[in-house]
Amino acid sequence: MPSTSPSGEVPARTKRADAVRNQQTLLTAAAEVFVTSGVDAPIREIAARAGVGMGTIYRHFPTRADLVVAVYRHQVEACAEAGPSLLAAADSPFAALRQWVDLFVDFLVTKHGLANALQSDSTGFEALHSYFLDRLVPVCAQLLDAAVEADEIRPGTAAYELMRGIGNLCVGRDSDPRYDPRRLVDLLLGGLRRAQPS
Amino acid sequence: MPSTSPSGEVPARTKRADAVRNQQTLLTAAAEVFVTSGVDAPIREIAARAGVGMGTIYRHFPTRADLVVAVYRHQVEACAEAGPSLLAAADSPFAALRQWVDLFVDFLVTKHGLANALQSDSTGFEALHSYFLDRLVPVCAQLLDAAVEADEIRPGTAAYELMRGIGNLCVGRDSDPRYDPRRLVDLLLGGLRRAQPS
DNA sequence: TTACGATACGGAGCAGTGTTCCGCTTTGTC
DNA sequence: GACAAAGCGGAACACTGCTCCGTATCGTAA
Repeated sequence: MPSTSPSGEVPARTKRADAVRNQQTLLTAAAEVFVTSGVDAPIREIAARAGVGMGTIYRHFPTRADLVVAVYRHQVEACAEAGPSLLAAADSPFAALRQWVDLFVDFLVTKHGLANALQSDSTGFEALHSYFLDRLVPVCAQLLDAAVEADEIRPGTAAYELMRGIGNLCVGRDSDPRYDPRRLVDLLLGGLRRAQPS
Repeated sequence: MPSTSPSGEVPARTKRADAVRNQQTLLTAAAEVFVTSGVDAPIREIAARAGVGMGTIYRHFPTRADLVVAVYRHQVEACAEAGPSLLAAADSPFAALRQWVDLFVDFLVTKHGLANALQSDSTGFEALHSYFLDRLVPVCAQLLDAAVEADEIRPGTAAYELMRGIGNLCVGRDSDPRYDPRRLVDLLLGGLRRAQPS
């Protein structure tokens, strides 16, 4: 029986373990599906990927917007945490930056989908956007600084500017095989590199 | 038999009268439905409103984008032509302006839907947008000038600025009953009026 | 005016998707 | 171990986009 708090307020029931697990599974599954099929991917596809029933999705995320927002937060967090660990694990700071940007581009699919999913709630969107900036700009800056420090790239590029540039490259990626944002992002990153000594 | 042109090029078959009629009917019906149900309205609804079968819509406008673009052009033209005639028919230039803006707001539904319908073709969108500006800014300017001339409104408001302001008021009108753009547009128009002599 | 082929029309039917609902399973607690 | 509550899965329903083809209509040439 759930313990009643002394103040008499409604007891916060502990969530069942399987529910928590499923929620996590769904978040990562949805993120993957968003990348391959866009944020408008059929619910069935996400459910299948996560290995759960559709009812489960609707219980955790009643509307598509709920799901997209949850994935968004999840991704921001994952991206933020990935920065330092990539830096520690990769061969070089620039390699870490490259890998991080790859994650970031995946994440942008969700971010851009968010605008559509939240059409009728622009204030909520603003809040999520500034959360995104506060959390990720410092991480990106750290990666850039490290690469500069290691003399792999030229100094003088701000994290915000780079992220915004990448973000802009990734708009309008709607099933047009002639436009592959990732190629251009790679070019952009190449442009950062310090000119090789001849 | 269709006459063959002297140059031997493929003869331009004269379109059947009912086909032409249906195309016109469809354009006006679609415009009306777009206003009430948005540009994502079911094809069935548009077909029903126009009193034609769905096959007819798909023959004239194979994709939704085709239909939206056609309605868009049709609306720009109608809006442009409505300016002078409203000015001639209305009680006063300001009344004409008000009626014209009402048409314009209807039209904006299509215009904003266009951005979604043409996601993968931003150059095509640019072209349609400048066509829109070239055609309508002068009409709006004429209405404004006339109202200034009649001493109904204060001078100093540019047509482009007014139109853009109205356009911005009309974004995000997605089934949120708390936000009615038309109310705000009316307020804006009220703001133009010359202060009544006390 | 009539007859005939080309053109256009209507809408039934198929396929895919969102959403609900309820019988069954798992979990936590006593 | 037993029981109630919480959670799960997926069949079933509703709605939509889109195709296809039998039928109706139009324009033309005799």
